[in-house]
Amino acid sequence: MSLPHALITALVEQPSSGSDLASRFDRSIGYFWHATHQQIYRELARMEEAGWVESLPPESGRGRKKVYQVLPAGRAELQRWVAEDQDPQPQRNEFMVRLRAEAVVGPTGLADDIQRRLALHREKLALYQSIAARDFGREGASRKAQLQHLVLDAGIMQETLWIEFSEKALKILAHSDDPLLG
Amino acid sequence: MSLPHALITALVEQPSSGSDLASRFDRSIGYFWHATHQQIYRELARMEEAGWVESLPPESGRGRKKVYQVLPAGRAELQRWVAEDQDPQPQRNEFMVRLRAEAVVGPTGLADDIQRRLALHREKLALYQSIAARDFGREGASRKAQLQHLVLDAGIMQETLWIEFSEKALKILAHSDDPLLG
DNA sequence: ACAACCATGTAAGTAGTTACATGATTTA
DNA sequence: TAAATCATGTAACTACTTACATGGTTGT
Repeated sequence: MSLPHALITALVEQPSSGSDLASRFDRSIGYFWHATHQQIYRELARMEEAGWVESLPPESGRGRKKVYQVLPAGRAELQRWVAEDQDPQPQRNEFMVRLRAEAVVGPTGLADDIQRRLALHREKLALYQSIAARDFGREGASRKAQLQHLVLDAGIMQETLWIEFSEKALKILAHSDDPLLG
Repeated sequence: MSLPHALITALVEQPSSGSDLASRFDRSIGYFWHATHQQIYRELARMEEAGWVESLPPESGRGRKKVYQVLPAGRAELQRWVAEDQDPQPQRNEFMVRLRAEAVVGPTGLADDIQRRLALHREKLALYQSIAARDFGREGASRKAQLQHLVLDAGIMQETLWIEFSEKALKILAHSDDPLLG
């Protein structure tokens, strides 16, 4: 289970409140592990209960924000989890289910939606590339920076894949749905 | 939500029992939408309740297998769902969370586990490629066959991506964890 | 002071996972 | 006929989603 460990990681990098985490999640880690604010608040409460994190008393935050920081037990748990072997998890991809369904009950007007999705993937790719250029442009980075760059790179590779895949799909649809062609 | 639609798709292709579906899911559609047998039985019961599928009376199956087939309402629902626009869903990838965690609490001995995962990805790629060669070798296939091939192709592209990514990760770890180098 | 927004949270429901149960069929 | 396996299921739990609530802060 990844959410608590993703949160501890974010908190080790920078003690934060729930809402801070929610907005940081929509960048960085959130590219590979999305979470809503409700999940985040609940998980923070659980982890505080478990003694993995503590919230600084609100008076030190001088407002209503509750800033959490990682306790030794939380860091130890993160280290334990990181050292565990994991198998690659089965991927879930709703669009593949839809493609297979379309193959048996189609044709519907799939191409338009693929075009729309293609534009979204191109946007996301451009975003990732601009982040890479901004944050990881230089040479001789630290081990930590290299690994963080690697994760971003996975995002770039994924988006590139879906762009390539969408184009392949459009080509097939253009040919097979055109009454003049095969 | 994809599971019921994945099941209807499989049942349109071939009326089946729950256990048949479970084993077919571990091939084909299951590459992109995994489900346990418990989920499948529950979902079949729900869909029968909803009038989307019906089970042939067990005497016609002459055993304990309950064979389900799709009713018009089920096919209509599948067509409705297929025609809907979907945004690309946020990807969840536990390994990326782990990499980012390792960046802040590492180094641990990540490389061994990546090697192990790499071997699994190579196996899966070989499997997909053999299926592609067996089922989709010929030219001039139907629209349906082309789309089914496309889905398999997505699997091949994904596995290829993770192989490439794993190799990239190993290269970084080999350099940054070697005390003689950077 | 009133409206808009921000940060935190509760509640209810759905999807997915893990562990176990039961009877029927095949195999040793 | 006993053991192993198969097909179908139940139960309990965890993760995630969606809708709503509350009180504090900021802007006008």
